[in-house]
Amino acid sequence: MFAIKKSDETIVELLASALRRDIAFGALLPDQKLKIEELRKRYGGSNHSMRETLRILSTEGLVEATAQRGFRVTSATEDDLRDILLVRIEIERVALARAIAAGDVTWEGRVIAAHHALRKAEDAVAEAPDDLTALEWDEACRAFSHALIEACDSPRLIDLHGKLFDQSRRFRLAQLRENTLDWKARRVRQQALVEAVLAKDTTEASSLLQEDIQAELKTNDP
Amino acid sequence: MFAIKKSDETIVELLASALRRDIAFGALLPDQKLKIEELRKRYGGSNHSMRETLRILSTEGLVEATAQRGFRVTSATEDDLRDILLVRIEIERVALARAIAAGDVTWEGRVIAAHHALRKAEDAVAEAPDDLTALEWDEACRAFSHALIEACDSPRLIDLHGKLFDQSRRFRLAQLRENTLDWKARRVRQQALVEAVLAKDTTEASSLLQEDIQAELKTNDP
DNA sequence: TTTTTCATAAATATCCAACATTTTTGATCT
DNA sequence: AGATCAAAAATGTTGGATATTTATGAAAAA
Repeated sequence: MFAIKKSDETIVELLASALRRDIAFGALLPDQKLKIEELRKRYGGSNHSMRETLRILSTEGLVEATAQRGFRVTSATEDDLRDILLVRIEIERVALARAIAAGDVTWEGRVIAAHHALRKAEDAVAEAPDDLTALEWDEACRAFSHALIEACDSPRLIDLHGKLFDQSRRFRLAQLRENTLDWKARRVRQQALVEAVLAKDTTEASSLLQEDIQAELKTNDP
Repeated sequence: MFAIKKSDETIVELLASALRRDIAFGALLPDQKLKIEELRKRYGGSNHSMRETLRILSTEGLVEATAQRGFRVTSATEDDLRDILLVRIEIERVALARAIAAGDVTWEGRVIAAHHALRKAEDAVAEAPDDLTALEWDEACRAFSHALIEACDSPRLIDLHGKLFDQSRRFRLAQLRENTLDWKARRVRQQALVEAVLAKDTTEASSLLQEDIQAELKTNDP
């Protein structure tokens, strides 16, 4: 419409990014009806581009499509989070085990680098949790998590990991806003995880990984 | 256009079914370029409907989309099959373990029923492997596999299972055409699997399940 | 002959405007 | 209050048109 199309990104991809962001931050709420016309007014694009965008987001599990009844933001109950994390744990455990078995020294380097970046990002967000730093923090989490498993030699495991991670983003950012994260514990855990990975201690790494993922659930402690 | 729209299926869904079928049977070959215009001539629908259909199929992993370069049928090398089966094994094992733990007697009933239907379907296809029976056989496999895990109480595991199963369909049907299936072994294995499930013997069931999935790989024995 | 360059053709991505169909809404009647 | 049904809204679909990008193939250069 009026936005300058830089690089080779397609309109639909731009729309998808915008919607993803707004879903992650809760500007578009869970279960909210997504009417094509309204979205067009807000984000631009033609009706088809918008429909296609919504199809893509439904691929990613952020939006749900019902025949003849349009689209809505995927609901986000605690059960949903539990389910996502359950699958994440299984996928990431398998992938991590394979990565440890197959990964070479350059992979180890990428893990260390991602861990380093994550620590910086956690420091930054713990101090000033504005939206931008929050996004950068989440991106660092994603990069670290991705680095851990990227040597697993299974495109589908990697792809799944990414999708599941993105699905849990909303919850993670909410947790950040509510300030229920234990930064100290995270740091210790992640440090131990990296050490276990470098020591090729699969069982230890696996259980630390599970702990780290499970920690995303403890939003309300009694 | 001229096709009668029965029930509440949407055009895009009809197109998607047709394309799914043709991909499964190899009428649309792996890596084949999918040009919108050509597809429209063959299947009908407008350019937008066709694009949306292709987006949906790319959701399901049957088609791949590349920005500015359109769509093509997902490639189907032996590595792809291996990768799909690897993930299937992990997902189904977890789901089956959970189903055994959580399933009640009505679930057991559904497993037995699905197993019974599968046996019939295997008999039928072993005798007369035409396209229709082949599809019915595959559908019975899917129903059986689905029944085994449906009590796992995780919508995402169930959803993933379905997608992965559909992705491996092409390979399964090819295996059927090439007649490299060991019907006897399948029957014994499936029988044992059901018995293990009913006996709530998770480890035994798990390893039989793995075997059964792995068997989809043995296309060319040396 | 091989490679490069460039115009041309093909295909993708997008938009607008309209129409058919389905779902939702709201007013009316019992 | 509950059922009925017409009007309004939203979805799904289409045709045609137009940028923009990618692929193609022929002429020019090395």
